[in-house]
Amino acid sequence: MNSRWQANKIGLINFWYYDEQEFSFIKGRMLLRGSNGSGKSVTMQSVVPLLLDGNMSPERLDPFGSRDRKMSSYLLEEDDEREERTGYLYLEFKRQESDTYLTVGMGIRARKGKPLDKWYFAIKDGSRIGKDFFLYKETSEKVTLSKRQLENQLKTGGEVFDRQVEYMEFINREIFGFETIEEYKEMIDLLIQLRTPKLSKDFKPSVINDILSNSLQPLYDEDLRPMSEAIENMDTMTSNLKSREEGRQAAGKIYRVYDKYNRLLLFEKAKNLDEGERELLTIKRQKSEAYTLLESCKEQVARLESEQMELDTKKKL
DNA sequence: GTTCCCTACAAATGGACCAC
DNA sequence: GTGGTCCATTTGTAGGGAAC
Repeated sequence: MNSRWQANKIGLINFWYYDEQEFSFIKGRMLLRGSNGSGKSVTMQSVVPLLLDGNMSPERLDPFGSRDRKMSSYLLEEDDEREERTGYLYLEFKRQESDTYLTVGMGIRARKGKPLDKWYFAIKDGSRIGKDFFLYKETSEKVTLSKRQLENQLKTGGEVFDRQVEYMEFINREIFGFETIEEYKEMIDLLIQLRTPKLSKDFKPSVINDILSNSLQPLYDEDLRPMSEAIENMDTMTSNLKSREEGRQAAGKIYRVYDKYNRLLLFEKAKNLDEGERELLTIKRQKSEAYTLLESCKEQVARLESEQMELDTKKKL
């Protein structure tokens, strides 16, 4: 059985202030340290959810949930001299107990005055970005791959998605395995809620209630029915168990009385048996003595008959 | 506090255009 | 003719503000 996937590293190419940067996870975890405003939240808290579902909505990109900053502004600033810029974000997963890798990510092309162009990809053959797969061509300078170049580069070793929903479904299917895409979205929403900076500032039960209400799946009657039926079954089982316990205790009392009675009967029968055996021994002994006496009498009778015959013979003479 | 409306943006779709 | 690119339009979503 395959072990679980863990985030192994995250990469940014030509994105925001980064030309090419990788951040490694250790056993699926990463610690970022830096002063306020140094970009920790933007780098990780915004990029990680983005890579999990590909949703580039401005409120999703801002750790504070505002819509002040669009995805395009992470590639081209307002006063940027460049006319266009193509960047890549990727997230590499690794199985816990083997060197099996899966990388997902997205390419983003921003052009001045034009809508954002984006595409999504997955590397399924185990190739690793930065080791045996590269998202740029290196001539005199590093030039990031266009969508077409990426498709040609991936060939059969991966997949390129045009639609965000296809990318999200792929990650859910390959990495998380939620039964429905809605459940996967709810998990992402919960992640977004929990990533909120300074969450602990107003850490009140009402705030927690709001967060959970907004992020967790609502329960409908159909969801609750099996649970209520299970509770009813538990009540019935408890009642049955109680009555059976009472029956067991009553049977125990009867058993103890009968056991005492049976022991008494057994004692008397054993006593009778013992006396009978003694009497039998006495009778056997008396019988033996009688046989001995009988044999003695028979010998005496035989001897007297012999003497009588001798006397009868002498008398005739 | 709730509801409604407006605005902004992303996603999706389809048509026009162009190169091969 | 086919495939790729660009662009316009529609739809959906979420935030913000006004009215109640």
